[in-house]
Amino acid sequence: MLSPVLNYPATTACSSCNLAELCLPVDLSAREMHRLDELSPLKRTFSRSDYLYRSGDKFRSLFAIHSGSFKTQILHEDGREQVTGFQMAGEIIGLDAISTDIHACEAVSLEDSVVCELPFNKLETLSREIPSLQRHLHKIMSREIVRDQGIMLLLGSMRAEERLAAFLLNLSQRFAARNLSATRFQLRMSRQEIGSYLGLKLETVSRAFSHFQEDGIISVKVRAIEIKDLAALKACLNSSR
Amino acid sequence: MLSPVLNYPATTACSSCNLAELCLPVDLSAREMHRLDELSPLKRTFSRSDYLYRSGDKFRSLFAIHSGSFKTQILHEDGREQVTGFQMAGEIIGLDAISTDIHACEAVSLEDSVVCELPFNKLETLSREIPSLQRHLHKIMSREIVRDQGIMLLLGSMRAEERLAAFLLNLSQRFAARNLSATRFQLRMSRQEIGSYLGLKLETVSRAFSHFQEDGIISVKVRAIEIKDLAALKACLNSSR
DNA sequence: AAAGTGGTTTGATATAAATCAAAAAGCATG
DNA sequence: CATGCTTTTTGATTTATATCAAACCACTTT
Repeated sequence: MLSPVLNYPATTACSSCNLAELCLPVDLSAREMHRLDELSPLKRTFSRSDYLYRSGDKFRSLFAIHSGSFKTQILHEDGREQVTGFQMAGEIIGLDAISTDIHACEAVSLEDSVVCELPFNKLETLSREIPSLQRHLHKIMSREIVRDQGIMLLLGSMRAEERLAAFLLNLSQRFAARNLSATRFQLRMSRQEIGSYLGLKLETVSRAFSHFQEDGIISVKVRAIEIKDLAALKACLNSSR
Repeated sequence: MLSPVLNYPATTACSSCNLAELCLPVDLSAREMHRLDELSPLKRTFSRSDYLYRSGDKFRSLFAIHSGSFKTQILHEDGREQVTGFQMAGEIIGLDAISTDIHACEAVSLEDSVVCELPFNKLETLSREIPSLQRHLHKIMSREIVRDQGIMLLLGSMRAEERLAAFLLNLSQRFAARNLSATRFQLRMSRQEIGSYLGLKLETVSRAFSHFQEDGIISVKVRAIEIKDLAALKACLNSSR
């Protein structure tokens, strides 16, 4: 028998997807809420390692992650790939494609995931009519720019263990924001994927995990992480070279 | 006697700033062009090392660089700084601040520069009324995201000489797009600033320049660059480890 | 022209992370 | 539950880049 997720219809009208709260948390009047229905977002489901979109695909929609998680990565001619982010529920994905109408990177599901598809031309039309939606869209795009620049700081000026500390603290914060434990969580990505994201080789990532564990800062059982000393982890970040 | 630039009024109505062509190259009807006047952008002038804005400043406006160039950088608590970009004429700066209404990074002039100030609330209002302006604004923001992700690839997976080659090729393209020479130009930034941008120490940048020169790929006289073998420089990029 | 200053180049050495390699641990499959 | 396959860990060694240090150069000030 197929797994529940595989049985789940691949595409359904997104009635249960609370757009206003989850995907687009904007304060709206009842009338504006009603206008949002015009987006008529579709829900789509994905299994681990399914592609949400590929580099080169025509851009039509942004995607709001309803549940599960994804990685985005860009491919270099010579086969090198760089993971540019890990996205989880409530986050919007696909913003890079607006600039050229072609997806610049690819998005791959890290587990069973559900996504709301938001047709971008409808989103633009609506955001001309609903200023708070317009503002929200701008903020989402700007937040992505700030996030990327934070990663540039990480890649450009941090040593291996600082990078991993920053990565774990970022995950911790994002889990906490979803009312999940900030100190115990499962990684959904491999050492190799973490390494690509952090500009390190997978062995270096593994060693950094081991070192944090030796120091009693975290407990690692492969992908099960427990942060035992949040303060110490934060202190790693400020220990410049 | 003061230099012409210092004599120039610090702030004037931007009548000569052809917004439609330079800052916001959008196809507009005559009526829409007229609406754009509502932006009434102000021109401001800057000398080398003047701040356009600082980290923590309240966000009010985007800035279109009319002439000259800037660097943007983020500051880490412990004093480390990361140059996140070098911007030149025609480019828009300040997008990071939209997310929080506070500037996340700071922008510093690298030479005598002139900037058009574009009040963001007016820009939002107008872009609700002029779809092509709205689309243009979205593309500008998305382009910044793509650019940043390209730098993540550079920082995360390229060796020192590849990074410098990518940097020089990027500058070359941008000069060419401005009808300036793609092969002979003056760097406006120091080795230290290039190093910060590329995640390298200044000595490493200097050595990479020297090495390219030894190989006859470029000629370097401190900040005067001549690219002698564009193909060879491009080939560097594909020589992965 | 001399002196001072900040940026750049070059050399010698140290070091963090990559690479190579093998063992160990997880996880799915028959 | 034995088998194979993938991921992770750990160890030994290499290497690219950082660090430290000094000389050099361009530019400004006097």
